[in-house]
Amino acid sequence: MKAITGSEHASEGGRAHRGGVGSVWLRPARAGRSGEAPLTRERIVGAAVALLDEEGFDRLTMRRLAERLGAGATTLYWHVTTKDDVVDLAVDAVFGETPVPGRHTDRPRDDIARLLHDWRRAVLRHPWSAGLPARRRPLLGPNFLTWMEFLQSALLRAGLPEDRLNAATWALYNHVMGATAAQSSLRLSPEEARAGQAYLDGRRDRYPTVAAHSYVTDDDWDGTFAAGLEYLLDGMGARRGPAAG
Amino acid sequence: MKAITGSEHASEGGRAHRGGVGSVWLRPARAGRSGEAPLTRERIVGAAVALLDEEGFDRLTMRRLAERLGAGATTLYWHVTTKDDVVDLAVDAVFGETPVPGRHTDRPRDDIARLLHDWRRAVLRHPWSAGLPARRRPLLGPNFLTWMEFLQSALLRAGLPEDRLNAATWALYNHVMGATAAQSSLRLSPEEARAGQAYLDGRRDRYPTVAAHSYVTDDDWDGTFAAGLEYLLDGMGARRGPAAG
DNA sequence: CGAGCAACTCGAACATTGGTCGAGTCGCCG
DNA sequence: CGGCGACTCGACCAATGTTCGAGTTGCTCG
Repeated sequence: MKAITGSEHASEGGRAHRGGVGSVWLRPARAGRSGEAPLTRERIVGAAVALLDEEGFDRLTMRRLAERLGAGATTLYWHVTTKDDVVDLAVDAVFGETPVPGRHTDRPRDDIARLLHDWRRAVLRHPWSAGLPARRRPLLGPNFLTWMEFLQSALLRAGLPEDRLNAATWALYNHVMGATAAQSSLRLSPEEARAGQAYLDGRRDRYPTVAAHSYVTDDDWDGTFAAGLEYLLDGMGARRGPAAG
Repeated sequence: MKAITGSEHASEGGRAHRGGVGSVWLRPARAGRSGEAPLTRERIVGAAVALLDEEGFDRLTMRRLAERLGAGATTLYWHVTTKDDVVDLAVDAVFGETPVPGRHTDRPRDDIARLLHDWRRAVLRHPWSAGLPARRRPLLGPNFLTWMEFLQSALLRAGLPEDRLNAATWALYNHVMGATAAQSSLRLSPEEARAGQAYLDGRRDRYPTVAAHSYVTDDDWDGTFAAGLEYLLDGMGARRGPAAG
């Protein structure tokens, strides 16, 4: 439940560099003098999330971020090697907002469903975190890993064969991400929706099924998400109760 | 099977403008003089797809695109109002590469599975088209709609209740998009994979399940995709054969 | 107390981007 | 020939991610 933002790494000396393997998590954070440094990774991430929430992904700018922190833009590069680092950090912070239970119940399917519903809610509070341009690195942040550990162990408890674990994990992950990305990017104004549906109506002969089923106007995102999740869990044969025997 | 790229709209007069509802498909293409104009929407899309394929999404630049067409950068804005237009057009072209059968068989589930496998292959040929930053407009291109029409009618034939059609459509769409986006963005080098797994191994006490199941090193994307698709279709109870009676 | 050094900050600058402005050119139709 | 609509484009703008190198700050050791 509590966001883990820091890291316990030792200092490195010298400016943060882009070299080596790359992912933020594989590199140390800055050491910190004895007193709190005016700028820290924590503060940067916090400001980044706030900025992203308030203004959206493409208004996240190193300069704007720095300004918000009362710092020069260049200063950020001491604590972070790249704008991508900031985004990685921010994404992990969203996972940090997802409540991950400390222990499993004896109804693994419910555990999974609850985890994913809660995660979805967190993502919807930070819509930029879905629909990000594809990232070249695997998620490795502490909050993500905590989340993932719970999900995967619940899947195994639900009876999923081990050799399907990755497939099931990806399917669920993609469902949540895709559904929330669609929901938060496709907020059409009434006119836009009307125009889109009119366009389809004008082509009803070519696309009768599509035109007849409110592809553009439907906005029952909760229902869409829940139904898809049921499909997946049903398809996986996720056990509803404790294992017999 | 054949890509529809053009449009049959009439001219509009004056420069293409950003105003109104916005989606490229709701606006006319340029008229064309009697002889083929040196630059056309078709040629632009073709060049854009080639550029995207060869250099990736963030090397798509209006200037680079224009250069490839032997034109000035500004000229593009006569045929297209925005870079986003180009991307919308390019995405629809990918759908145009997906073979969409002219008619259904009596095994709707197979129809669906084949369509999605074929679409996935097309997307993998154009990896940029998954993992695009979230687009603010619904897909409305002719190739997409053709694809969608087949998918949705197949779903109904498979026995899906009408009020689940959108949910099922989104779930399948998101699965393909998510799976291919993950696959094509997470092409880790051997060292990167090793470093990632080492990182996890070092935290085996905190994340035992994750560390034990090759989250970063697994690369059976075909299997992952196929399994997820089976989950979804099973969960939907998609009919394998013709409707009885 | 003071020298030295690591930790940190930052302004100026660079190349690159998406997009606009307004002045052109081209070729058909009268 | 004249005009007009279709099209092209060079110059320009504000903005971006990132680098360079020169500062400043404050702990640590003599």
